[in-house]
Amino acid sequence: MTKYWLMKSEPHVYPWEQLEIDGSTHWDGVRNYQARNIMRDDMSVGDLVLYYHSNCKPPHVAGVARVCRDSYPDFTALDSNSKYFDSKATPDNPRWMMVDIEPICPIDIVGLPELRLNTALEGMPLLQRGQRLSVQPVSLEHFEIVCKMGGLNAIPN
DNA sequence: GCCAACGTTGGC
DNA sequence: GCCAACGTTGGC
Repeated sequence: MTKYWLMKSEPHVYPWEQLEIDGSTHWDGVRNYQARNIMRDDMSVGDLVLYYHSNCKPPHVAGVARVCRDSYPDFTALDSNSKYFDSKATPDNPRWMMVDIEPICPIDIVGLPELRLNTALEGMPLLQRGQRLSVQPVSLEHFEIVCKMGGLNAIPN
């Protein structure tokens, strides 16, 4: 059963275009337990992801991606040279996990203001006040609406 | 750059 | 286990 998600990336750190160039990437650097738990417990290969650019004007959804590897330890937590190094992580207890994702297709940019104006998206976690979870669930219904706002005929596969 | 919202840390 | 202090996220 395919599940649906939204993942945030700052475009000046790792933009959608870079994901397309790379072909796939490991989603390292998540240091929030709730987001980690989602990746560890709930995400699986084949799940679809709205790729969201945060911290830019305007914030927007840029493409649809897919989980292509189930969760495994985020090795950057063990690397003292990494900015994501965590002294509490050990090989036996890696503490942080990540998945791999691959790009499926770009969409016409769907800006946050546009999303807010769409009453059919009411209740979408992204639009809730104060939410800042970098990995979050999206309902099938909302996922399809965003795809269509981005110019797709349907959810890609 | 501001700041509200939220998560984490650590003293007690 | 409480909670104040602090750090981060991320829209605006």
